[in-house]
Amino acid sequence: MADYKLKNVCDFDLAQTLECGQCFHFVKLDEEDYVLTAKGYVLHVSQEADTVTFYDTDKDEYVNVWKDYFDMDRDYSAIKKKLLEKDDKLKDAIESMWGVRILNQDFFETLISFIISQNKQIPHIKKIVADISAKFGTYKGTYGGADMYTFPTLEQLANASEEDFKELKTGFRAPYIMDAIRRNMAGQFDINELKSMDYDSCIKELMTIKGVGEKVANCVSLFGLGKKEAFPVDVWIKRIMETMYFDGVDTPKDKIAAFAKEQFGELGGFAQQYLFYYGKSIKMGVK
DNA sequence: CACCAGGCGATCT
DNA sequence: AGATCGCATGGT
Repeated sequence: MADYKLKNVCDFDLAQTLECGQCFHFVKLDEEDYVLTAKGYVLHVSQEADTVTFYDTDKDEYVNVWKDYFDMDRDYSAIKKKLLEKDDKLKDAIESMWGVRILNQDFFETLISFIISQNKQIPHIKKIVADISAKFGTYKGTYGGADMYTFPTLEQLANASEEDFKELKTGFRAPYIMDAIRRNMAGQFDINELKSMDYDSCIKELMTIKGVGEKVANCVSLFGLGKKEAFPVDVWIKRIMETMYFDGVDTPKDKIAAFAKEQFGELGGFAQQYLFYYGKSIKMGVK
């Protein structure tokens, strides 16, 4: 199959978009050159200036899968402009992380991945997601020495047990993962229904899953259900927001979330991701 | 050795 | 409501 080249791309940087912490299932082959899996597909993709190359990809696959995944139809210039008009404190974060787009990821993979993420560092999360995929998912090829497997479907996890996940080093999260799998298998979560639900109801619904609290529910809503007003408050965002908006004073997470809602409104998710990636890159607020 | 990691649930007051 | 702890595992 031929390669598909997307030209004149703006407000998009492949490395920033993948490395900003919103997704875990990819391997870096070289600078601006990655292989990733999502939605049951594998993709080798690279970028040079404003041209993005989707290897062995036809136009239909780009249009039907990757265009939405990379959120290419959204006007990020307008988003940045609105955010900066409202709050010029975001200037450094937006200028530094100008090429981040919020990926539209698969709900189930996002749910399991962020349940795993609690009290873990990103490299560990990536390893566990890759290991779960290697054990239960579908082999899609080897790229630069990395065997790539899709994240398992519910069907592929039909016989998975808590023991399996403990062997995969998920520790105390294993029962949480099982609860999420069982409840999805029981058909308790209709993705279209969750997507059409208002933000507050959606968070509340997700939090009925064991191991899903405010933070994980917000990540799943933002990255897996398209709710761009979600503003996940983790240890980094807490430090960053305290430094930028609370005079460095220790502030409860719910107060930070309430402030963010007031300040960024429906653009909360975009502000959060620029701030998270930028603040983390300069270790803002770390003693 | 201690302490922390894209937190959460249980158990206090 | 709000604060504190334990939790598996791996890294500094």
